[in-house]
Amino acid sequence: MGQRGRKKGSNGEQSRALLLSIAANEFAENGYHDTKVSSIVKRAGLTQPTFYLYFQNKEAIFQELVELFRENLFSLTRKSRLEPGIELSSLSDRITYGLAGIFSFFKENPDLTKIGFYESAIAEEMKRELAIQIEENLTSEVQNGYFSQAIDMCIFAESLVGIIERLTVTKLLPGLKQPNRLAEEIVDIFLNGIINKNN
Amino acid sequence: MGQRGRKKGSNGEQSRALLLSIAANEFAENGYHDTKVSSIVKRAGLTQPTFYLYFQNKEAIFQELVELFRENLFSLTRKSRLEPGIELSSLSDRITYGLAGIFSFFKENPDLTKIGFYESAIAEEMKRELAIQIEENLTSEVQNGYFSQAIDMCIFAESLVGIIERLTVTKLLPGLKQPNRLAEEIVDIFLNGIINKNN
Amino acid sequence: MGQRGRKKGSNGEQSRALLLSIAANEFAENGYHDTKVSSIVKRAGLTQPTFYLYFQNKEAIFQELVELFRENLFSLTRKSRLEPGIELSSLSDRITYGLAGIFSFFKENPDLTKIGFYESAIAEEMKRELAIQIEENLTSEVQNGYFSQAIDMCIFAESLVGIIERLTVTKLLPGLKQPNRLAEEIVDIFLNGIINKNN
Amino acid sequence: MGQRGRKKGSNGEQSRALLLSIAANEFAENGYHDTKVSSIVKRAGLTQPTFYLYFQNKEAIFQELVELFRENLFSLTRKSRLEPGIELSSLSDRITYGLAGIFSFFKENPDLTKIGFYESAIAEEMKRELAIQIEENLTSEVQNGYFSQAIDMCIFAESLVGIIERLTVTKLLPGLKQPNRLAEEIVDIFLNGIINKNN
DNA sequence: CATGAATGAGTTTTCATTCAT
DNA sequence: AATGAATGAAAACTCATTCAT
Repeated sequence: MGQRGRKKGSNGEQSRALLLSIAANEFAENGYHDTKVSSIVKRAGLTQPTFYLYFQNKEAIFQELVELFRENLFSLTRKSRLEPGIELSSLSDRITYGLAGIFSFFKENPDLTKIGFYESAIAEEMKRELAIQIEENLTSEVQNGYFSQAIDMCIFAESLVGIIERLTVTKLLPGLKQPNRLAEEIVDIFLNGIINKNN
Repeated sequence: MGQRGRKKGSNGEQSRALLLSIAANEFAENGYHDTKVSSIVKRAGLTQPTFYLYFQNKEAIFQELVELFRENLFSLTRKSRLEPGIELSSLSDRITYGLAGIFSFFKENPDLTKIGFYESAIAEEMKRELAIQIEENLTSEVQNGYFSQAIDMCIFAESLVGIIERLTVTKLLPGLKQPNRLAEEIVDIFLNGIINKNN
Repeated sequence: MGQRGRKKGSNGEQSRALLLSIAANEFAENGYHDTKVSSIVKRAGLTQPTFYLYFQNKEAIFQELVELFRENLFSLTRKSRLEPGIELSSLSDRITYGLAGIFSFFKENPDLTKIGFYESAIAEEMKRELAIQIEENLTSEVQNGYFSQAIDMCIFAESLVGIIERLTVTKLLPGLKQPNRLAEEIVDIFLNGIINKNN
Repeated sequence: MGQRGRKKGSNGEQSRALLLSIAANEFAENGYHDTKVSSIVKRAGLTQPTFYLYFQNKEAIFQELVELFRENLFSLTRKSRLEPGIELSSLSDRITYGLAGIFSFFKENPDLTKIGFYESAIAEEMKRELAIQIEENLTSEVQNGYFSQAIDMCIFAESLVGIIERLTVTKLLPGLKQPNRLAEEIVDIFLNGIINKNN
């Protein structure tokens, strides 16, 4: 019996994690206001006071989830910015790779993604941060002259974020497209435009 | 009897319209849940029972605003789809023109736009409808072979919606870009891609 | 029927006043914490939301009562300080009169008195203010040399407040002594001491 | 067996005493309702179940403190009542001595004093008991005719309690006056009155 | 002797909504 | 066309208290 270790349910961390994950799901499905603390704890098989044992209040658990999303997302984008001065062919690959990474993260954390990217008051801020990251990554990685003169990099970055956002909701999360494929298609459109140049 | 003859529709319609426009602003600024009926009527200089004289409930006035947005938006996109079989140069103009029309509408109706495009539970649905419209418009207007083979029109349309959405929030509504200019830049990026082909 | 006037219960001021007076009684009997908003409204034949129609919260109605007490009390003590430079015999009368005024007010407002003098967090402050008023009144009214050299007026004033406080609870509010009589006895003790000088 | 022999009463009694003294301080500072069991145990470096190991509940620990105050106080006042039939000069001294004793006890036990004399629902009762004690002491100690005829001993005793109470809060506990000095001043005022008889 | 984990029972507060006039 | 007054229903949150170990 000695080797059995801790009894299930007697572990506070477990309860906390359970609440956190259920809350993520509730917030993702119903939004902040329509998610009741009572529903979260009910699904967890716990009671309301227990909730307040682990989280200061409803706002706090929500913010914790938002923060989780932000940190994960930005650790991803930070990793993407490496080795400046890169060749044409591999740049396209690099962007694809970066996008695929983001999409994979979104796919694996759909609740967190919905919360941080679509539900929170700072979703806007989050997207703007992402756009800035993207802009910086591109600017630092890419040789001058690689992109068309006319391109306003800021507009471009924001557009890319818009595309990510939209395709995440419409294609990725419903399971219609895989992260890699989605990334490739975006890069294809974006780098080359949609006009058939052979025409 | 002459003295009884109120100007028809005068006061009632006025109050209703007032409530509607204040509500639009409140919903746009604070979202559905954080907008209180009490604040709406206070700003209107009216009382709560009066609110219920004109609207069945809070949900109803919100939906009315959403509907207003939807109708305006889709009357715009419907108008855009005309005269199939179009020349290269003017197609680009046509798309630009269509986008500029949408942006102009957004710019003139920022509250409605925020509600219909960013706040409502059916914002998603709204964007999907818009994407479908765009897809249809392009498909019907454009000669086969005009676009690259590889392009998934659905992906393209959704992407365009994402770009519209994002640039509306970050550039248009803050007044950083004018509708026409924004439309041009999008078309430029999208049709030609971002790579400098002269390189 | 026209002359009947307002129907009972349709008057908000009436409800507010009712709540205020019931609250005073509840606070006086049970103290702040053991007084529930629910009991107040129940006794008033109203519901909880109505309470919040008239008072911001439980704390606010309590403070309003405290303030009511304070204002009444200090308008009394301010009135007492008149016509400086006064003769021996009438000074004693003056003090008696002032005390009797305070006691009368306490007797007529027992709930308010209990709240402001015995229950509130600022009861201490209130008593200190009263002591200061008393000290000032005496100092300003009385010729030098009238009081014994040795008397520390501050100690004296605080003592008087202590006596007022205690006799209010033990004699006045239970109805064992009338305001006038109580005032006389205090003055008698205080001015002359308790030792029989004829002995 | 030698190794099992904990020092008797060592840890348990220590924890109990610690809780008791912290509780006294918390109750004194914040009052009964605003003192939380959780804060007491936190300050003690213990947990809530431990609290219930030593005290039946929150009410019980509070009552224990009240009782502690009561017993100490009344053992003091009982000691004061000795040797009836006493001379003029030494009576005054005796009263001064008794008061000084009380003040000393208060000064050395400020938390207990605040609880027993100012916080508890039975603070009233406590003061009344004290007044009775004082009345009895005086009545039994003093020759007939020593006090003025007019003096109602009950009023006098209550007044004295009021003075003690007030000066304890305003002068003694803040450290503005020492027990002995305070006692002397009270006796001086009380026995002789405040009027300058030489005037 | 002590605790990690949990809860029963309440309390304040809010808000959309309605009744009677 | 409008309102003064009121409420039903629910939500977040708190705290003393206990169980199992």
